[in-house]
Amino acid sequence: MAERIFGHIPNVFEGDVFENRIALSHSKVHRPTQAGISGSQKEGADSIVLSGGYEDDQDLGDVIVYTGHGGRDPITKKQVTHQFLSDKNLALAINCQNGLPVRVIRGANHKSKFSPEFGYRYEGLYKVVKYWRKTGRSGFNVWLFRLEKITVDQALTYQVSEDSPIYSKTTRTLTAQQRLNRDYSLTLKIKEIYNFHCQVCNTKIFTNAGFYAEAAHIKPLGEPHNGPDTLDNILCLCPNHHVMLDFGGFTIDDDYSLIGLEGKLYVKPEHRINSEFIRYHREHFTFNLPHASQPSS
DNA sequence: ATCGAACTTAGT
DNA sequence: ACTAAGTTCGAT
Repeated sequence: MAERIFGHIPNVFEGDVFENRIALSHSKVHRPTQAGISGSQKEGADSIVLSGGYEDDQDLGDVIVYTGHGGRDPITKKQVTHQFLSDKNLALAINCQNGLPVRVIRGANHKSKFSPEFGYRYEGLYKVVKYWRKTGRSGFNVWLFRLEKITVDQALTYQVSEDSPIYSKTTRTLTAQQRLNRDYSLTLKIKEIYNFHCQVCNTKIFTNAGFYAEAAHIKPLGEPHNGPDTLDNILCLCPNHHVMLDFGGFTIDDDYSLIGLEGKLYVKPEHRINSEFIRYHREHFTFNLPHASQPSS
């Protein structure tokens, strides 16, 4: 099975039109030949198609309210049972909780002023900002997903700093896409190692899309820190302790004792942390080393 | 490996 | 409008 690609497909640009679903599939922009959502509940959704047929859809251009799949009679196409937050719907929820972009394609059968005259047109990247359940026009439950277009400026942040202006747009798109996929696989890996438990407080957060945790870089990515995007620089944290780490609310000693918090960072044997990175954090993100950063209680 | 679901498509 | 053929993916 081919690897799922998040973000732009190299050599495919916004506005590109494909004759039919087979051509769209072969382009890798949206691989399924019929299904509206491409994705898995484990990895998330990489692309969706708007092609009419779901009566609760709303298309405002840069904002789309997209209906999840399921519950339709295969013959009449009418909603005949409830939809559930599972399968492809769960995939879109995963995008929302992890900030993954989804490619959007509008088909000619999708009746809105934004749909193409014919064929299927690639409309660029959107983020899933919210999802919820409601009683649809049919009277059955449907899941809805609010999508907001990722602007060009935002998309540029996917690109790596070593990218030079002399690189072609295609090269930069490729680099950005590869980076996105690599980042995401590391994110999945660190959460898998700790089974979504925070390494500081052991909290495991439960949501309607399963468990939630954050991958936190010890030495930050990007200029001027340029920490590496590797497992030995990443922790699995709850949102609170992620924020505290990023803003120096606590730091970590060489023996993993916490400074500024009680206790010790839990580190699994198979997870090697580079002590250079926690030293960097101690030296750059606390206001008074080594033990004066405790908040008063 | 197999199977079912899917915002298809062409043909009648 | 209806139907059957057909493809691909994702889960079992």
